[in-house]
Amino acid sequence: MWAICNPKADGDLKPCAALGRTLSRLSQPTILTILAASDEPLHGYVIVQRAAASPMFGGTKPDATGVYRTLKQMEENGLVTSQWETPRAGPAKRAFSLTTEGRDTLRRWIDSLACYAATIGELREEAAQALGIETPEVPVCGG
Amino acid sequence: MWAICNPKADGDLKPCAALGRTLSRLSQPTILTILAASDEPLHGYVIVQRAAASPMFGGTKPDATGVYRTLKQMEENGLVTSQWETPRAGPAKRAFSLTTEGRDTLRRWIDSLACYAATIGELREEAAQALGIETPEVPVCGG
DNA sequence: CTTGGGATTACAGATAGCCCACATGGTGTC
DNA sequence: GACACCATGTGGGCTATCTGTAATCCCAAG
Repeated sequence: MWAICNPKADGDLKPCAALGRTLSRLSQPTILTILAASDEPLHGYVIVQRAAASPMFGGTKPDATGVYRTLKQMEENGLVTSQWETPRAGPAKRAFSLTTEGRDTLRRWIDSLACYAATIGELREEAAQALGIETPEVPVCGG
Repeated sequence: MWAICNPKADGDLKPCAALGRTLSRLSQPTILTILAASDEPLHGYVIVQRAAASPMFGGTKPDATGVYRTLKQMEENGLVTSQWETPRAGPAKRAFSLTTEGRDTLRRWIDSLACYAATIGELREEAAQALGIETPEVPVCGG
C-alpha cells in the first residue's frame, strides 16, 4: 500500500518502520471519520475492518491492538463514548460512538490534515530540487 | 508550526503527541534533502539548524540528539558517510555527506512523500464527507 | 471437548525527546 | 586576571511513549 522506502534497493522490499511505514499516528482521525460516517455505534472489531478500507491503510487491516488502544485513549479524552452490550447470545462487546467533542475534533483535524499534506508536498518539492530533477508526476499509490 | 489538534478545545493548546506532533518519522527525508542540497559535507550541528528552516519543522529546531541518532542510523544503512575533522583550533567534528545510495533513497522518498500527501488528502475528503460538510479551503499552515 | 473466530488486554521491546556532560573558544565584566 | 556565560559540536542516559506479539476470555459450532 504505502510506497516503501527501502534503503537497500534490492529485491527485499521489507517495510522499514523507521521510515514511517504506516503513518500510524493518523489512526485517530481515521477512526473518528469511520465513527462519524456511521449512524450507529460500532464495535472495535468493525472499526478495524472498516479502517482497512480507508485510504490510510489501503486494504491492510491495521493492528487491532492499536485500534483498541486509540479508542481507549480517545474515550479518556472525551472524544468517544462506549457502552457494553451483553447480548443473550455471543460475548460481551463494546459499542463506540462519537461525542460532540469528537465531532469538533474531527472538524479541526480536517485543517490539520491539510497542513500535513501541504508540508509533505513542500518537502517533496525541496527534495526534487535538491536532486536537480523536476518534480515527477504523482505515482500510483494505491495498492 | 503544525496545526495542533487539541481535543480539549480550550485555550491550552499543548501539542498532543499522540496526534502526530511532529511527524518526526519524516526527519530522515528532511536530512537527506538538506545534504543533497549542499555541495559540501555538513556537520550535524549545521544540519540541525537547516532542518529548523525546513517546512517539516517550520522554525522550531529539532532535537539535536535525535538528528545525530538518525545520522548514525543512516550511516549504518549506507545512506551517508562521515569524516572526522580535527582542526588545530576548535573541537573535533564530523562532516556528513550523501552516498550514491542515499541519493537513490531520496529519489524514492519523493514518490513516497507524494503517496503520503495524497492519502492524507483522501482521508481529509472522507472526514469532511462524514461530517456532512464541504471540504474547506486549505487553511494557512505556516507558523 | 476441542476447534475457531470475535473481542480485549498484558507485557516487553523499540522509539523519541529532554536534560545534561564533555570539549573548545570567544566575549563580557568585575 | 578570573570567572561567568554564550555558541559551536557531539553524544550518553533516563524516562515517557509507542507498538507489535502473545495471551486471555467468551461463546458457538461441530
